[in-house]
Amino acid sequence: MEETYEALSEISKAFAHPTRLRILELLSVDEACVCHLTHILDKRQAYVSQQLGVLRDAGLVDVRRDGQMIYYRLADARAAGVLSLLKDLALGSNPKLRYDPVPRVPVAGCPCPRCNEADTCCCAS
Amino acid sequence: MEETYEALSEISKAFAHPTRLRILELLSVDEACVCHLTHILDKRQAYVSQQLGVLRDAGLVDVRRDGQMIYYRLADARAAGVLSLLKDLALGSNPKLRYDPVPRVPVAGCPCPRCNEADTCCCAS
DNA sequence: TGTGTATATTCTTAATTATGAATATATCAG
DNA sequence: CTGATATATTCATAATTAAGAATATACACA
Repeated sequence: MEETYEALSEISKAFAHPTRLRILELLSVDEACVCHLTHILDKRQAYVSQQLGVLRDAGLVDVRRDGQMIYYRLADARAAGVLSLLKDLALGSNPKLRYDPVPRVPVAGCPCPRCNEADTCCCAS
Repeated sequence: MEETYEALSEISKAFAHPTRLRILELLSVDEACVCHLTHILDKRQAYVSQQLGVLRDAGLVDVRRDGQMIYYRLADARAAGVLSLLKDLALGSNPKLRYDPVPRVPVAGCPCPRCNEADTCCCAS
C-alpha cells in the first residue's frame, strides 16, 4: 500500500524539472528528434539526452529510430493532460505566468528532415 | 520563458514524494487535521508537519485553525485531478498497481473531533 | 572500411532533498 | 500562570539529483 505510492512518485519526479517539462510540452504537440529538441531548448545535446533518459526510464516517452535520427514521443497522451493541469495550478497561484502554445516550426540549423524537407515539414500544408 | 517552467517544476516537485502524494490523496476526500493524517500515515508528527510544509510552500494546500487542531485542505481541486491522472499514468505502465479509494473514517487513537464526536464524524449520517 | 553525424552513457562534483532528533510555539484546561 | 496537547521549526547528516566534461555507440554514406 506504500510501494504503489513509490511508483507514483517516480513518475511525478520525472515531471519535476523545468527542462523535462519543456520537453514534454514540445512532445505533446508532436514527436521530435533529439536534434530538434536540442535546438529549440538551446542546450547541449548530451544534456538533452540525459533528460530524455529520465523521461524514458519513467515510461513517459517512447522512442523510435529512423535512420540517424531518433524520434521521441509521449508514451501516453495523459502525460499531456498532467502537464496541462499543472499549468492550470501554476496559473492559479500566479496569474502573471504565461504558458503560450508551442508551435511545431522548422528550426534553423536543425538537421532533421522535418526542419528541411518541405513535404514533411509541419509548415508545408 | 524559462522561469515560468521553474514555477511549474516547483509545483511538480511537491507532488514528487510518496508521503506527500498520500497526503494529497487523503485531502482530496476531505480536509483533515494533522493528527488525523499522522495516525493514518503512521508517521511521526514532526515528519508529517514537514511534508505539509512543503505542500503549503507550493501553494497546494490551505490551512485553517480550529482550537488546538489545524486543518489542511486542498487549495485547488485541480490538484486532485493531477493526482488522478498520475494514477492513470502509473496504471498504464504497471496494471498490477492498485489505487483504491480512501474512505474518510474515524481513526482509533486520533484525538480530533471528527474521530470522536458522533455529530461531526463522517460516519454519522 | 573509414569518416562524419546523431545520440547515449559514464564519471565527477555541486546542489538539493530527505529525514531523524531535538526543540519551539500556540492553544486549551484548570 | 501552569501543565498538557497539537503543531511547527531548526539543525545536522544521509541520500538523491543536477549538470558539465569526456567519451562511447550507432548509423549513413562514400
